[in-house]
Amino acid sequence: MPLENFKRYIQHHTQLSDTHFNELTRNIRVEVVKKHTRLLNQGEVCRFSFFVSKGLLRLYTLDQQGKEFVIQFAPEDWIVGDRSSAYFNQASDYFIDCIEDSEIVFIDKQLIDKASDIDKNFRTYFDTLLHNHIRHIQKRISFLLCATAEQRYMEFVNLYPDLMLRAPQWMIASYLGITPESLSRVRKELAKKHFKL
Amino acid sequence: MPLENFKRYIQHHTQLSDTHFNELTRNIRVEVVKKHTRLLNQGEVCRFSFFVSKGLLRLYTLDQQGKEFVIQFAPEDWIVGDRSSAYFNQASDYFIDCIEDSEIVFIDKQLIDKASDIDKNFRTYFDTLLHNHIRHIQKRISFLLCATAEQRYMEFVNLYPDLMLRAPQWMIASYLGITPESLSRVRKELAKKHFKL
DNA sequence: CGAGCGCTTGATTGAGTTCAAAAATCGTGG
DNA sequence: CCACGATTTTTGAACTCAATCAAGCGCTCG
Repeated sequence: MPLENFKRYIQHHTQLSDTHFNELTRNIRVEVVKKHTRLLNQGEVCRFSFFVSKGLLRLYTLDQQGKEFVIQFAPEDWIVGDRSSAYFNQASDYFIDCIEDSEIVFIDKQLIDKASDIDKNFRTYFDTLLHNHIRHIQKRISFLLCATAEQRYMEFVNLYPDLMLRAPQWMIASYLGITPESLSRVRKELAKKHFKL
Repeated sequence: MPLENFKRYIQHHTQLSDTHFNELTRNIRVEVVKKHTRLLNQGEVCRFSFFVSKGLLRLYTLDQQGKEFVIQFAPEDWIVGDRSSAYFNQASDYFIDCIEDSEIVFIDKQLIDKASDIDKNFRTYFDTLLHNHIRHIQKRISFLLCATAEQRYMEFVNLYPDLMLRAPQWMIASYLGITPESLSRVRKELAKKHFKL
């Protein structure tokens, strides 16, 4: 059943009953998407938040030279989207792609409003998500400002323990703001250190 | 009159009448603070958003070595605070200091609630502020990931046109994630270029 | 008026980049 | 299921941007 994970997730964070959940998601859009599928294009308005019930997404942007910069990864149970674009109804700066074959639940404003009417914890929870997101990206700014490549990598492993195995290294390098070559070397150095201990 | 700027600002963004504004701010906390005053300490819960009606604030953090990293500046008509700390009632990672003698209006949750009851545009406006903030810090991440010292400096000048003259250079360097020496050199290079044109 | 802070400048160092090429891994069609 | 081409990762060498260290200048404010 496609909504199993989404239901578990929602009921874990709100008090939505089975009945209400079923009613709410009767016409919800769920898609099984192949690797490399694009869910959001730069220049489009981002009308959805994407709940990842299976798989792995990335949110990234391009600079003037066409180089990719990964802003965020979203594995299972993460919700990703461009809230500013949605809120202001403006073109997004970002792309969202599938890194693995994934199963995605599309959450739009309407759904959140409907859900919030049923259970006001729902609105609260989405607010919490928003504030978590802010905390997270602020932390990221501090890290980009003050941490070395090695420190950033260790923080990354801490945040996304299994992603090192699921995402290609060049994407992770991009997230960390270093080249794939540098990441490769950082990993080599760390392996050396750990071997010695 | 101490609330003049705050009133102008609020009425520019909401439909609050004079009467309502006066009622709302009858007991509001406004402080005239000297340069170097600290408005928020790392480890404290941030209970206020600070509206700068005059002066200049900075929000910054320290790394393990005690080095400062400026996350944000707030000149006149900006509102600054640590929303995550306020929202989650958690210790803040940040300090907020006055860079100049300033006049600060203290905005707490209660005030926003009261104001939102009077005029629901108020809540909307604070939501807009929040989303603007998110957009801004996401943009900042992109920039830290992909721009050189020179590009970052030019972006900074664009965002805060007059701050180059008001804030010490070493703080701006900290905001840009470079050393004061590097900033000095970047500026020299840029001056050279402009002179040649 | 002097001590200290902030800015500049120079010399040196170093972390990370770039370029190049080899090695490993992945994925797709036969 | 294998093989071949493409992509990804690793490694090496040279290079670059910005950091660090150090010295000197100028301003301000106590």
